[in-house]
Amino acid sequence: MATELQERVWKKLKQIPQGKVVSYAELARAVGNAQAVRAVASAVGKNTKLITIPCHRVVRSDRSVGKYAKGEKKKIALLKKEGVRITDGKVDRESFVNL
DNA sequence: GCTCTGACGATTT
DNA sequence: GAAATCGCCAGAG
Repeated sequence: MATELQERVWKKLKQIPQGKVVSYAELARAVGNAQAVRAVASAVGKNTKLITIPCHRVVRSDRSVGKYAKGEKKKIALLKKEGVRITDGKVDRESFVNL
């Protein structure tokens, strides 16, 4: 089972459309814990259901892709494959979605 | 119940 | 502009 944070975070992750990404800060705000960005990030990291939950669509607020269980490079490749425009490791602003 | 840690953020050096 | 520092909340030991 999962903690309350994880359930909330994962639920938001599922709302992210393909080809779009969201920053941890935005995600934290979406779950109602704008200041708990660390806790939210941890919750995302606890995610093991990489198939059920598109945790790779979460990036950092400075537009860097951030980390990934399979590796950052894999994350970038996956995002680009979904239609997210990434330039030099930075996600394009147009690829960000507002929750 | 206290302490440490973390897929981060903003600020300062 | 990049690297280091402090601060934030939640979960685990």
